[in-house]
Amino acid sequence: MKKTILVFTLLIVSLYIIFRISKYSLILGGTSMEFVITIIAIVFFIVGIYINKKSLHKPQNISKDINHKKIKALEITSREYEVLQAISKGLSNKEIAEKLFLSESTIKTHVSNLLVKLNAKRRTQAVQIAKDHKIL
Amino acid sequence: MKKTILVFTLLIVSLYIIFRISKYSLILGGTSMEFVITIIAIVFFIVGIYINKKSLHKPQNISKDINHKKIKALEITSREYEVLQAISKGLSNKEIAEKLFLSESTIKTHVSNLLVKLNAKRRTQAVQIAKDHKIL
DNA sequence: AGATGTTTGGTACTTTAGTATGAGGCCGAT
DNA sequence: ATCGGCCTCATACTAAAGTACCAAACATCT
Repeated sequence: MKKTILVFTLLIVSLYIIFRISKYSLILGGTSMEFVITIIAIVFFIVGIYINKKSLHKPQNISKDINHKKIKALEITSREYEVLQAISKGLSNKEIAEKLFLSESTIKTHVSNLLVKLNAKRRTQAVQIAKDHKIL
Repeated sequence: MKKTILVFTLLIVSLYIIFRISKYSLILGGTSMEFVITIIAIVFFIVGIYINKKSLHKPQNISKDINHKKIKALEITSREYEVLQAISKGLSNKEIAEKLFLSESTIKTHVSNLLVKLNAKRRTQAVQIAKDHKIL
């Protein structure tokens, strides 16, 4: 947001500068009109591309923002979320247990709770639902 | 590619038109210089945004092209691929069987073959590996 | 201190998933 | 027509996954 304001401020300022330059060059006579126009065209062309790149990169980042709210809304605890991430990586309960230094029983408990909270019947479905909610 | 050429052609033509208009208005006297410059700025600003949007939309489509080659490289048959897609949607073997009008035994065979071809130990891992290969 | 919620773990059980093996039918290439 | 690859299905297993229920340890908030 702050960057957008900054960019537009620069745009206005540059417009003002161009006005001055163009008038100055006209008064001094002869400095080609085409040159000034071409410069303006190129500058704003580049600025247009730059602005657009920023706005189109956002969607990729937004997905990282949405999740936290949903996770809380679904009442998924931090430990459960860790397990969910491990599941999405294709790990078995035993592997998850080893990774988190827990017993397989604990993982099963977490998985069971996850399935209820995500309204899923299987871990594969849980992953799919989680991705739909953009929490993965 | 053809569109890009067309757009740039239009750009060059519009630049030429602007040259004419600016000179014409200056000869006729007084028509404000600032107005012409602002128009130029806006036009090229918009064109810049348009061009960039086209080029940034491509990456989303590329991912759809990669898969077919990989699927063949991994020797995954069409039926197996159907099963793989169903797995990624979180369906159980029984559900997949009903969806494809097959017996659960057949699905199990397909899944087993898939796991070997994808070098996975579990269906969840298969999904993950498949997405890494961008065949899902 | 007591209530609450998270994390951890266990037992016992049912249900899926996955493996191994065999086999019949189908289709395209040789 | 025979061969190979694919699809189909079955049986008999073993191994995971998942459910239900319980319970202790812990932190936090009141």
